[in-house]
Amino acid sequence: MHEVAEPPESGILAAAMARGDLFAEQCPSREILNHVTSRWGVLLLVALLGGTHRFSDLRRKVNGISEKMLAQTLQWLEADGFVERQAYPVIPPKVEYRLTPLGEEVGRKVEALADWIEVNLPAILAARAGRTTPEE
Amino acid sequence: MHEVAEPPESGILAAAMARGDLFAEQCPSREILNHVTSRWGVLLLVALLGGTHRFSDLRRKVNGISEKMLAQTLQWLEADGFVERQAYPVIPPKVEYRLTPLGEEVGRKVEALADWIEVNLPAILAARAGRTTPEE
DNA sequence: GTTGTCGCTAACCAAAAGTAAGTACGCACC
DNA sequence: GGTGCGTACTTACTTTTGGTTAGCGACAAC
Repeated sequence: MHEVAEPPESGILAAAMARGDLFAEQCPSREILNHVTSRWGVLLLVALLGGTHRFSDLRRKVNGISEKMLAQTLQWLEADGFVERQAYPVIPPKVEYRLTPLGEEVGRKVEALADWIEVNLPAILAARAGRTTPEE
Repeated sequence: MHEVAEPPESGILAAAMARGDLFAEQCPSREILNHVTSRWGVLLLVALLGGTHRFSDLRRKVNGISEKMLAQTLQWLEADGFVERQAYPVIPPKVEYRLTPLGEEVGRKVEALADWIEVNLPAILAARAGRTTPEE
């Protein structure tokens, strides 16, 4: 497997390697979480659960995303091993994105959360309406 | 209530009331999602699954959060009906935060995602290492 | 008095996201 | 043969947001 430097004085990093700890400030799991739960990351993962999509398909499906953020978020997810990119060297460019097995797993977790919010929106809006709303 | 027609462009708000649609740009569910999946929102929800906490308890538990972001994120979650705030008029101020039933539900969804990431961190880091930085 | 605790807030600043344009290439049209 | 379109981006620039730091008010301990 892979060797990782282990500080002798503590096992924090080693523990982080064995299993992430989101409450630890240094743990790389925080970065992964930020990618996955980023504004567009969630929506892209859910969209890609529906199967392979082209760049412009995703752009149309995920309403309101800019091309810049679409490209960037896809690159994050690709780097984390959640998304696979396949480019065809044709002349109107064609690139396909699909979830890896790992990506499908997070995708389902994220979808569960997204679904819950969609279903419970009325209850949430009701709770909101019932109090003073300090919004930002 | 009344049934909504299939074309998304005609009944966006009505559909959002019946059940949120995260792919719709205007849908308020997006805002909720952003609060819940915000950098600190996730960690606070998971932390509060462990029971009632005081402000400073949360500050200590969620490593790295600033007081401003702690207060702000708690206000978001409170406004969305996920967190309940109870202030005691004593003189070293004392404020307790706990999850509402609604908050406990999202909390569990979020926890499932967080757990998955913590458990699968090694696999993710391996996938990352495999494409970005080759090892020695 | 001076310091420390606690839950916040206002002022300020850096990072993220949005906007708009540019790039490369071929194709259809006029 | 120039104009414009469509694709998948990138780059430069602006705006929005997130985040850090400092401080407040009231009291308790030193």
